[in-house]
Amino acid sequence: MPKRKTEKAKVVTVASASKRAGRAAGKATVSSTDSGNGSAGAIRKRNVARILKAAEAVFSKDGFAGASTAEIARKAGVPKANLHYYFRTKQDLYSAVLVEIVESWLDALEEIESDSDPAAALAQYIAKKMEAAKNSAQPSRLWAIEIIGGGRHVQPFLKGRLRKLVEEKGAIVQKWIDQGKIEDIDPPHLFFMIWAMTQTYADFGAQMTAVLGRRTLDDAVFEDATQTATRLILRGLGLKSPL
Amino acid sequence: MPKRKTEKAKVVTVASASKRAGRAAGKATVSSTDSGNGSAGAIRKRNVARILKAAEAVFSKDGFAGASTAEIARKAGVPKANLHYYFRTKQDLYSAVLVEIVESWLDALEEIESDSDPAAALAQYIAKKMEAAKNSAQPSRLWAIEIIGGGRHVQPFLKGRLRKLVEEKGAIVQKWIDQGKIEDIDPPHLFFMIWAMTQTYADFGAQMTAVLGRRTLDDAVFEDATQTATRLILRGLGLKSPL
DNA sequence: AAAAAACCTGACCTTTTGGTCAAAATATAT
DNA sequence: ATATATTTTGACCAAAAGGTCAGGTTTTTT
Repeated sequence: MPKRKTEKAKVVTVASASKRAGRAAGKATVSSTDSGNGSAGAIRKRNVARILKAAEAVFSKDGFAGASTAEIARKAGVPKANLHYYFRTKQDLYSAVLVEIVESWLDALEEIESDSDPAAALAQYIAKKMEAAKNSAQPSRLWAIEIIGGGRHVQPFLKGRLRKLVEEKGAIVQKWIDQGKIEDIDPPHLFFMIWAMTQTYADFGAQMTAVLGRRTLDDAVFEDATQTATRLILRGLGLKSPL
Repeated sequence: MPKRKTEKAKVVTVASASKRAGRAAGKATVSSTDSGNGSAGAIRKRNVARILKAAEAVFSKDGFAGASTAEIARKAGVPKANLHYYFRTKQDLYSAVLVEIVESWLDALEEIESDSDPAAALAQYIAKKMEAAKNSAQPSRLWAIEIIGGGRHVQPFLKGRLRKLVEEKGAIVQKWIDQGKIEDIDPPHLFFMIWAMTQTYADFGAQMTAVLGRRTLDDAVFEDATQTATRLILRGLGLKSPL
């Protein structure tokens, strides 16, 4: 690994990376339609997708340091050199994976929008997040590893879009409080708690299966989890649990 | 690294490792008092402690794969070869660190014992766990990384002592439910939620500081967190929050 | 059909890393 | 004091890892 003089890795953030892949820089946008399939850039799109998918899996296992480009390449079914053709460095690949996760991240929070009924909105949000924990356990774990490690690669996102979103949604919660619709609570902490209660079922699944004596966390467990979380939050806010 | 043929690491569990350090096996227990200081074995004890402390810090940063024995040795202030004198392999050292964490782990759960008042007991437990998240953030993060990675090294602990403990304490919670003292809830999930709500302040601290626009999570934040968690749980169970 | 662009890949290089070793230094027991 | 056990450490090794590169193949464009 030639370009690694000091310990300090140059920390490529999600903002700065993610373009400029391939020997030639980011392949000017496809002319005309660009429907995702078709002719130009099709090979690239397909291979990039395969590599990203493999990378997500491998990074999820042991984080950035634990993953090897060789293993990712093997899993993606391409020679290592080909992987490095699309993603110059391991860092670039890692950032690209995080970008994908981050994007899908925001949809969920966006959901709680509006001045709809607090109980319904919160229940909906919890259900969505729990669903994500079940169906996107791997990205969730990768995200967790990144944050536990300090979240260096996603710092701009955290301090930017996410923070702003939390402020927005927090304002809505505060309005509910002011209107006497829910009990008093610190809005950001409410979000932290909901995130924790849902993501724990992805991140700490291994601990739960062991404790519960199950081989996997099946749908029934997730239903119990959703119900438990919903009850605690809604009742905790002085609302009636819809059940 | 000579002894690494296949990818499959031999997974030394906490049960199997942790003794047999040093060139000569586990140094027969010190005769007489063994007060921790004194003459015989003093050097060993001191150095082992230093190395373990350094190892905990380094492993916490990037998990097993991300840590290097060289860095741990540097941080501990001993030559790398000396580290390998006390801990034959990186795995041994990792397991030893986990053992230490695991031991301190159980105390907290042990706390919720008894047929005392549910509200008081739970509030106490949450406070204790949150305190641990604040004061033992590093071990908490290391534990999280281990579990996210599948918890291979602590499998016996999870399926053994922890599972049994959860069963015991779960029975107490169930009794509370049966006696009509608290609302109906799935006991294991209640524990999962409490663990999640408290540990998230250690594991996801980086995300919170960014979102909150703070530089660190200070005492005030932890007070808010404790209050929020306590309220949600107690009210969620139909209890009066003690505030 | 020819030129240009994009893609593919085996071989290779350098740094890092976990681990070993043998000889020296220090501590402990007799 | 002498012998024995423990501790210390610089030098060294082989495997693995990230990354490069030149030359070949395929695809796209003109």
